[in-house]
Amino acid sequence: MKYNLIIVDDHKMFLDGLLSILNSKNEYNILLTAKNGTHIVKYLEINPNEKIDLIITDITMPEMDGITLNKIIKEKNNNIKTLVVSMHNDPDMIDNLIAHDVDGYVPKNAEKEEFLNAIKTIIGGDKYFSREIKDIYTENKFSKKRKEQINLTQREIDVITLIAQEYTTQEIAEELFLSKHTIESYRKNLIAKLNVRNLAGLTKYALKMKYIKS
Amino acid sequence: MKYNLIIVDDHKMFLDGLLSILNSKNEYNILLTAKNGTHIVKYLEINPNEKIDLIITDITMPEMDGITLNKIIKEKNNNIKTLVVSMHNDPDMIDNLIAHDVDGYVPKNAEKEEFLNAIKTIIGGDKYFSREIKDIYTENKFSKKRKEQINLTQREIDVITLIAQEYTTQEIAEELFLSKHTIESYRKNLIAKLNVRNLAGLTKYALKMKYIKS
DNA sequence: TAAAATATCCCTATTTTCAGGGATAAAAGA
DNA sequence: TCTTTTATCCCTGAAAATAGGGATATTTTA
Repeated sequence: MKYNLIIVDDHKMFLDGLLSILNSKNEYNILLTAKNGTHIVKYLEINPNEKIDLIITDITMPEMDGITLNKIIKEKNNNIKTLVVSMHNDPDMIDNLIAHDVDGYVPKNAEKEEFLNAIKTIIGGDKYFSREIKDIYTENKFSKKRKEQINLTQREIDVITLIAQEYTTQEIAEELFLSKHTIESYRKNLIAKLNVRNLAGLTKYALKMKYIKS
Repeated sequence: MKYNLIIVDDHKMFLDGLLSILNSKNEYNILLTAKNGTHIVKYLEINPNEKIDLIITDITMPEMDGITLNKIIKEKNNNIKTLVVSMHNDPDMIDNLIAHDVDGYVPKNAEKEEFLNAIKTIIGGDKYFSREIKDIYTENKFSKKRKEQINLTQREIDVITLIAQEYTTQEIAEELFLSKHTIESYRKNLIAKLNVRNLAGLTKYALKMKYIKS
């Protein structure tokens, strides 16, 4: 009795690499591979009763991202385990994944042994998160800097977004119909809140949080 | 007589995928694989006379990025061809790569046939850029918004990198052992050259060009 | 309902950035 | 060889950002 796996990833080479190591073991049966989540969703709808043990998915993919896909999978059939594989390891994103109840996360630059280990662990009913990911997560949770849980208000987001778009304080004030003093206060608070030194830091934060496009 | 290849990529699975398809052809001999550029640089220094036909490299890697690596390779031995493989496809970055005289570029989500085709083409003496990359490039070149070819000097890159790392002009001057007036000139020139308005614009550019991380 | 957070505004003083001029020597390219 | 680019430095003045210190009204939340 083999375990049934589905793999979703738009990187062909990665897919091939993964397939070759999974095929070298004979306990895994690859039901399906796909370039994006929409195919998988359709497959699940057409085959609602098929036994699927694990879906391995990337995060950044065309058409449907891995987080949305994961959500849909868990809604449709909570018995299906999910392993996320990605090159992103932003603490907030890891938070997000855990909140979405994924069963594991392995960075794409992991060794193949780790992939096999992760798959085995998850199918066995446990969760698997790479050492690296755990470290980032706990570091983030327990670091002093993080204690002031960063939550920007909508207004703060408005301001930092315009800052990152190269508006001056005066221009932002005009754009938002506020006093320039108000914007100065926001800038000041943002610098303190985000623990950065200047505009460059604010800009980087805005980019990281995707308030603005590249 | 086989062709000698070197592959630099920190994604193990990708590396494995690539190795397996290259090994299935018997005209390629993989001299070396590495997780980052520094190993390759050392290898080239130790073996200056070895015949190396092609180095395949990622862009974002720990320790040394692919663009810097490419530059060093071409300086050391201009006979070595380089194929860049990446998931990034920003027009300015493509420009940057072409300016650095890489011999080809293939996105990481390409089919394996395309990789083989690219390798063959480049070793044959031609350049190979994916359709997708060419489209982005020409679209960019011929679009109304098209900017003049931007080429930063190493010093300019030094300065913009530190700016994006939240250093003030004074601090950059100290870091680079230059007058603060010099740094002011650089900042001014950078703003004019890159057609941005302020530090935020410079920071975004530095990020886009991957002079700094995240 | 009381406390906390949010949104708004104001002030002073200092530092930094930005825009606009320059200059000179060395290196690279035509 | 001549021209252009690069790297370095200088100056002024205005604008903007940064670092402090505040205040007040409203909204949320505990």
